[in-house]
Amino acid sequence: MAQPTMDDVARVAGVSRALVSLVMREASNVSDRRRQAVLEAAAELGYRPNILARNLASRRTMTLGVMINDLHNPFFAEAVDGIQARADEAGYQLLLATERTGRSGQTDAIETFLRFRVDGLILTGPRLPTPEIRAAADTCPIVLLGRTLRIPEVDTVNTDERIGARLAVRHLFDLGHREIAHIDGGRGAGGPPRRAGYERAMRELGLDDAIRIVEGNFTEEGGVRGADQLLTGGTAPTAIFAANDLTAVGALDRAEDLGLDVPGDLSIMGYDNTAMAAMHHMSLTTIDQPREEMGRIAVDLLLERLDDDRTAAIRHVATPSLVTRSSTGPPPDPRQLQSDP
Amino acid sequence: MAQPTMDDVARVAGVSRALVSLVMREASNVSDRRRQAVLEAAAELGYRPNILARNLASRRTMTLGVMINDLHNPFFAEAVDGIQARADEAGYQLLLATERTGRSGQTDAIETFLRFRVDGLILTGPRLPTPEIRAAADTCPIVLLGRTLRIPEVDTVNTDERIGARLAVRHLFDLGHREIAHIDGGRGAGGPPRRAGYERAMRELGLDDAIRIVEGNFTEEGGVRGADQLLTGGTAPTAIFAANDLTAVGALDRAEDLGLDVPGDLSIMGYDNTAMAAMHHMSLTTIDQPREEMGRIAVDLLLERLDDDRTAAIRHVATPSLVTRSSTGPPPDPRQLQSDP
DNA sequence: CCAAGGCAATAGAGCGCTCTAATCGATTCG
DNA sequence: CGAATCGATTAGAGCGCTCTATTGCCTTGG
Repeated sequence: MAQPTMDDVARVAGVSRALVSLVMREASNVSDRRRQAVLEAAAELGYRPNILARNLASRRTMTLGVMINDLHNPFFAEAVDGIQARADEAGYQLLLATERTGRSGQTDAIETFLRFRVDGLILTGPRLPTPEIRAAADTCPIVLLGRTLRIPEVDTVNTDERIGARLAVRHLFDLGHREIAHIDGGRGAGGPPRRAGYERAMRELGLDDAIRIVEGNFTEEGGVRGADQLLTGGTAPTAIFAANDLTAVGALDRAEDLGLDVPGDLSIMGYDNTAMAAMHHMSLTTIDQPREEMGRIAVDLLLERLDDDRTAAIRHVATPSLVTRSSTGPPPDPRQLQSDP
Repeated sequence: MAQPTMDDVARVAGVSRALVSLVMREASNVSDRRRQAVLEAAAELGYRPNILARNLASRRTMTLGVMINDLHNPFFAEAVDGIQARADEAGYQLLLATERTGRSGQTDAIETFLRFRVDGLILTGPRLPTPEIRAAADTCPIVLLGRTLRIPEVDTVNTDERIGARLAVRHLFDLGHREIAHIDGGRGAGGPPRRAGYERAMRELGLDDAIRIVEGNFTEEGGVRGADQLLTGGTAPTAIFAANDLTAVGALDRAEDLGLDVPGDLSIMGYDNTAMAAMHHMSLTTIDQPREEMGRIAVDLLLERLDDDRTAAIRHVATPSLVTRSSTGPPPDPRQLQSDP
């Protein structure tokens, strides 16, 4: 199991270790003859460069750390797709970890990454406290994806959640809805701005009095509870704007259990345009975020700090868009609405 | 940005580098006085061990490579949860990658892992050719999860897919179904054994003549097509056993589009018990695999090879179980069935 | 014909850590 | 009281690579 080293290759090829190193790094000024000799020797021995040694010596790891908030949330999986693609192109490796990696509590994920001397860090929707992020930021460049943070040391990539929320409200308004309620995302990343966007959009439309928010938590169960609250007590809204797709699915469940037809009796909107929303069986109207693109941009921002040594923070804000499916439609006939008290 | 090294800490603490090393590795025979001095110096300087140097010197990385077949498939996410948990306990780090990591085509994921000198490798549901896996296996221990491979160098962790398939068929049989069709998984990992299990179970029940298989591919779309084939041409089955949950969802869609009530007119079963199946709105009867446990076991197998230097291959086969939800029920009244010619 | 220049190849000093063997006091014991 | 013992500490040789400076060698031009 003892693996061959560069010295072994050098010996077999009859050259110096330095020359082998040059060949491995694909340096330009090596004669074809020697290069061949080295490559053949390497192949013969089954030589495999030791990345650790290389990184130690070069003080560059060509590796980016990616912290995934939640492996189960398709939003992150798709953002990682973009990160992966761009990192590949740029010749960077990825180290993935979930927020709870590392020996339970002792060493958190960020610390682990820094010990590995990653060249840069992408944190997707991290729940981490600001001081911790700031502390890490003076060791290596950091990009936040899906969370805002106004400190100069880190770049951020987001969509404008308020615009997204407004798109949702407008869509429902245009269909004729006036009683539009919101099941929010609590304090989770994206929750507050989506809620704020909802409120603002309602006011813009003169629907101040119809503003109605119940608490959610970005889970299906939260959607079930929120919908229950909205639909069983007093006057029910004609449309529900949920903070994310999962919440919308929960609301959908509850609505159907209550015998309501969606979108006949009630329109429901999600947010994120996850694969789930696209499933024919769900067919959720929702707000799309260009996740892959956001992932790519996050890598680009890192590379700019790394290669072009930019130091000013950049806040990239992508534009969300409406995806219309079949969970929304015109509100029911007003007569039916009133006949319920 | 120049990070402090062990020598810096040693200087500040007034001890040798070797002693700092001992403290960092939590060695036992260091006096409390010195230990304190070292820890204080380290804290003061903001010292952070360089894992690369450590790994290089110790020839152990305490890192396991995990190749994830598909980041979007919840099955793998949950298996990784188990792997993560167990690795944490054992003090191992995880390096995750998807099968298509690495500079496009040049260096595949496995090679990358080996260059990083991971101590062990877990491949979840890999589509990789056998020779490649075998080649990697003589460099470091390998465990396959969710795929069988009968070569002595690698351990495997699976569920007995045939038993799982039989559970599904029996469940439907017990409900009264006789016309039970199968939408298979093609050549994807798990596809063939599930199909074989279906066939065998049908025979055991004397339903040889009712065996009916259409092709699928583990996707929703495959489910839609498969269901279409089964439900629109000639005599329709009363129950469909789909190769996985996604396929089942597709079948569900198609069935509902055709105006069939599930489970009133048609029962549908999935496989995997993904979070999707559990969603209230879907509520799919399905076969559960203990994914987290499988993940933990995979790590254990690796550790046995690493620490107890076991060399004989182990094939762990977990037991699948039936999860009954509301997509299955008794077949419709026979009279209705016949009235369709 | 010789100095200057250019290119290919190499020597050798690290990178920051681990780990074996050696050292050094302080005890213990015959 | 000197030898043996033992725990705490240290010296120093790597781990496998990169990278700067340097060495040769060959071409070129004056």
